[in-house]
Amino acid sequence: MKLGPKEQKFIYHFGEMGSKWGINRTVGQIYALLVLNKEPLYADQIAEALSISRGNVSMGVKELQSWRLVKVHHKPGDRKDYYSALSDAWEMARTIFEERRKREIEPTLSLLRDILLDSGSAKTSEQDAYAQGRMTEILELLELVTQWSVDLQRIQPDSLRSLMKMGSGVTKILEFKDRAKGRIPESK
Amino acid sequence: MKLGPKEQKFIYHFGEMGSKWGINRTVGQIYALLVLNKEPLYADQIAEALSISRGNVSMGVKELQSWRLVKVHHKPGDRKDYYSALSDAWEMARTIFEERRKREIEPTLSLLRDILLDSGSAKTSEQDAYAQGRMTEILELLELVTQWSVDLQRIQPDSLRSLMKMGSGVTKILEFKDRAKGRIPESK
DNA sequence: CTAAAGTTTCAGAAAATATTGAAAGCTTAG
DNA sequence: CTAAGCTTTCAATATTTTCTGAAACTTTAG
Repeated sequence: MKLGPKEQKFIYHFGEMGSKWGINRTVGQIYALLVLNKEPLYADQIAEALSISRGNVSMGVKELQSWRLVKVHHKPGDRKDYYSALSDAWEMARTIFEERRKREIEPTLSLLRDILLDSGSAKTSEQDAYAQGRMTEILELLELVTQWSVDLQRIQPDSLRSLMKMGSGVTKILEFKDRAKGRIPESK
Repeated sequence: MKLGPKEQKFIYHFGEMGSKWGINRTVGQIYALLVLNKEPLYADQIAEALSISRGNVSMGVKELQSWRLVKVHHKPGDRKDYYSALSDAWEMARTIFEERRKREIEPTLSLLRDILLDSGSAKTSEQDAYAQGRMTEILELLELVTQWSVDLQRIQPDSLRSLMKMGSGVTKILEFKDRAKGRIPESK
């Protein structure tokens, strides 16, 4: 694994970002390395390229697999595990987006549902009522966002790309909807 | 600051989530506390409610201010700083989204632009070419996402809510667009 | 079955991060 | 101007997270 200066920079950067992204430095570096390599790599190559221990690679790869960002391959007549990253940027983004939703939003959603279930009790003070109001508001927003992101996942990358390119132009669709009040608009 | 069991739970949870969200436990707790309190709180109240040191509160609040999630108030004839959180869930979400984009995407964007600027050099191997291809692909995606998120920020919360409620129905707008262009209609 | 070639686990060491609390710094009423 | 009443800073300490490397484990060729 000989790395050019650009690859080095990219890998180093992903390491740095790792912490901000909630994964750790090593995991970020391993991922970057795999993204840049067309050919799958096996554990020792990764360890060598990044100067980290064999055990650390094992941990990191496991973590990346739990994110569904890295897959294992086998070559006939070879017992090693070869690892590679998803190779399409859209698929990468989609996967990261989905996993983050699961890890960052879902737990809060469950908690809020739980807390607000027995909303009959304990609203003794004005304060309590306010607090529960805020929690309810947050719960509703998170539910909406979750549903939306599930919906977005269904859209084909190509359509998504066009949609994004439209930018805030999409609001025009809302105008149609409002104007039509139930009937389907015909003219563009 | 007497906290009910629900408030406790919520605050504790935000502390836990803090690490996953790239802020720390204390900062998460302070934020949760402020979100739930209608009235702004001053540093000592926060320290007491959460059993943390005065200095820690200062750090945490500063961090939250840098996220634009917390504001300071002053009461006439009172020298204390009173802190409060944004009180609208949509505004909260918008702010968090925007700040995260700045912290998590922008740096990578800059780096990739930098790296790929002198794309004339050093594509010696097949590997190098592949690596740079991947970087370019990622750069393009990030640019698109960034632009899109800037566009979304411009949309009014009300419109955004309607838009999200439509879910994958928005793709219909693409059909309009395509048809208008004289392309093959995509109707189901 | 055994040895070779690999992977995973995990306890301890190292590194990074968060927290405290005392001291230094501001700000303003008087 | 200065002292009271706050806030901020920061060095030391505590806590948490990450990393290593050796041992345990797994798989398969022969």
